[in-house]
Amino acid sequence: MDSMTTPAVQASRGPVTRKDVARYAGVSTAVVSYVVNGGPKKVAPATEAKVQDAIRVLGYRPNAAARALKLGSSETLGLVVPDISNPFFALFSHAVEDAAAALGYALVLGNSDGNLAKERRNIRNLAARQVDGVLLASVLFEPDLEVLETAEIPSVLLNQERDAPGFNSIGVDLAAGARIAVEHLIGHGHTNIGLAMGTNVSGATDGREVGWREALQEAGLPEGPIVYSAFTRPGGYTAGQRLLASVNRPTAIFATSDMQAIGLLRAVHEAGLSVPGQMAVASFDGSAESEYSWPPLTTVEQPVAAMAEAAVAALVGASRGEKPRHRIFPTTLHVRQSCGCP
Amino acid sequence: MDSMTTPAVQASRGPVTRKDVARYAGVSTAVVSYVVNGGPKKVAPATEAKVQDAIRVLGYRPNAAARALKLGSSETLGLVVPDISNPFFALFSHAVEDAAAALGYALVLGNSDGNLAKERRNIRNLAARQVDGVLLASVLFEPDLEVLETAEIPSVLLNQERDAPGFNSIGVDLAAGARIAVEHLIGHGHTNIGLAMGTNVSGATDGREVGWREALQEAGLPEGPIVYSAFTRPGGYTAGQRLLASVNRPTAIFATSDMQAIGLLRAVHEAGLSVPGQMAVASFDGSAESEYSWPPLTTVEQPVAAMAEAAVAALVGASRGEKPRHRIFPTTLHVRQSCGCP
DNA sequence: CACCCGTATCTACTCGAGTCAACAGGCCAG
DNA sequence: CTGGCCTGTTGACTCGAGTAGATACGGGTG
Repeated sequence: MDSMTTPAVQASRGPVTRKDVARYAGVSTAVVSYVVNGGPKKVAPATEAKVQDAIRVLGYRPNAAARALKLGSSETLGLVVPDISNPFFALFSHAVEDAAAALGYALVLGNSDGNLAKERRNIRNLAARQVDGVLLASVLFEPDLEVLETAEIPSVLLNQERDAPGFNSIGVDLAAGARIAVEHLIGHGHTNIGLAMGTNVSGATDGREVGWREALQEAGLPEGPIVYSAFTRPGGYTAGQRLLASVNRPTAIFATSDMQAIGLLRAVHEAGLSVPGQMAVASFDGSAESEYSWPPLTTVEQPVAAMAEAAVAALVGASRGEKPRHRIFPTTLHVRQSCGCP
Repeated sequence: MDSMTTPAVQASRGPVTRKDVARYAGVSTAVVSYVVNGGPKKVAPATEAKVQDAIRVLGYRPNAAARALKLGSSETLGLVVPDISNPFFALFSHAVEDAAAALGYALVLGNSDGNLAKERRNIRNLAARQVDGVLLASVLFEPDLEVLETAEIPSVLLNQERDAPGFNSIGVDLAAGARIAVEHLIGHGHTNIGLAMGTNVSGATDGREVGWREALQEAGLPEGPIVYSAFTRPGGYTAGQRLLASVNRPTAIFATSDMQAIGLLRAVHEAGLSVPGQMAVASFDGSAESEYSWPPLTTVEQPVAAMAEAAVAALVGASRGEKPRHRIFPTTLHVRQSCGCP
């Protein structure tokens, strides 16, 4: 009875190739190609029907490797991130996968684990696999472009503020984003605002630190205490402890990532202080986690989906000969309760 | 000066092929292959040196598509998850990527977004790309195996309790895990323990519900209220609101995922109740997020890394003809503060 | 000196799909 | 009735790498 509903599957041996379809449909292999790809030559409707039928009955699926070999494109993009289990990169990866899938591209993922050697290895690996482009969220503020250059693959640098000539890059305006967050905190009447700054392998100064400083200067306020630590929950936790212990304890803190803020909240809670009453907090990223912390975090949201789309578009464009460009996206302040708003 | 440190790159046109290397080294293309792959025939040391030199100078990188076509294997694994931005799957993906990379495999990622059609499309896509195996975390408790079967690819079903004959599967003992968590809650003296149960596309009963019920029965306690909602933060949030509003409000709740628990915590905080004082909470997964919620969550930890390794090993084994098997991993209770422990 | 054998290398075919030049057949104009 | 043209179809070559089978070479033995 089952055999009546499902077409007889040619279980025989090995995968079905174009040749099998051609034989079954009584046509040449070229026609099968024309039908599958809708060109470049036209096929008579009756013939097309026969071929479609054969494809369905035999369960034919074109071999992507052969296709990639002939066309010189694997319809695949590579994404290298420091750590996919970081919610921000997870969100970003999802957006990239969506954007890539919409254009028929698959996504190969690589984690560099904050390790430069691993980042390089990943890139080389992707290059050997003939990916059509790679999206790189480097562990460095300023990535070493040499590997990318020698690999001769279209690429997009993510989260880069600096313009790297000859490369596509996508980033957000970190300084402006930090500024609106700090200004919002100032608007709540805070005069001593600390900074929990994330650190990176390279020593370059991050735009968020600049934005924090600018906002304070413009308001004529003194700089609050700064603590440098990792862009992680534990990093934020220790940063929080140190900030709370500092001689002039701030009444508000700007954290440079949501994860840091989450860790920071824990430190504040453990110290028995109320948020935002005794300690206001604002952070950066706009991840889903920030909405469900307690209290919910006021955070600077990055337009992740738009950035992912732009990154994929740049890659696809590059394979068509478009020239690289540098795009900076604006951020928006997402006001919740950790800052003091009701 | 730069040209002194880096070898003269044959920038000419197009990528370098085996033929170019052969010509440059003055040997045949076969020898180049033998050198690159270390076999299947031996090459004289002097010749090998010449070839290695040519490879370095020309920057030769074997074309993975051609290799995949000839060998029928792309050294690539596919991973299909409902949503990579779910911290649990993000963590899992990272572990899978690590395990795959260690064996020289690349990982292609696909999100199904809780959508069965998209899940199928992803699988078909991976099949066409000649991946050597796919890891599937289905949106269904009981996945439809048909797509996998017709695709004829080694596969591993993730998070499956049920044994699907002819398929590899990897899961945790959901019932046992839930039971230890609920037993722990009972140990704190709770007699009315609610359940925030996650739902799935299929209607099958989840082991966690079974475990919760078993623990209560064994202790001679009545069943607390159950609320069904999505396995997400918003899902946990609404579940929390409904549980708090139920006629016999529980004094403790077991949530079937960390994300639900996070949402639930928010609902409890908003209601002005203290955790664990007025409402104790325990959950399932053991994600990093659970450690930094307020209060930190007592949660049932899944051995993610071990499961990922086993899954990848099963796939690689399958391509060597090993027969499929079903593995269930044990969970461990990670005690923190949300249950009432100090 | 002819013969055999082992080693090193090369030639040529293969994988599956894309596509172009060549070709068959039908139709209409002259 | 023939020539030309348009439509549909086909055979054959190509992409780059793996490798079996053929071949060249050198050294030792009878």
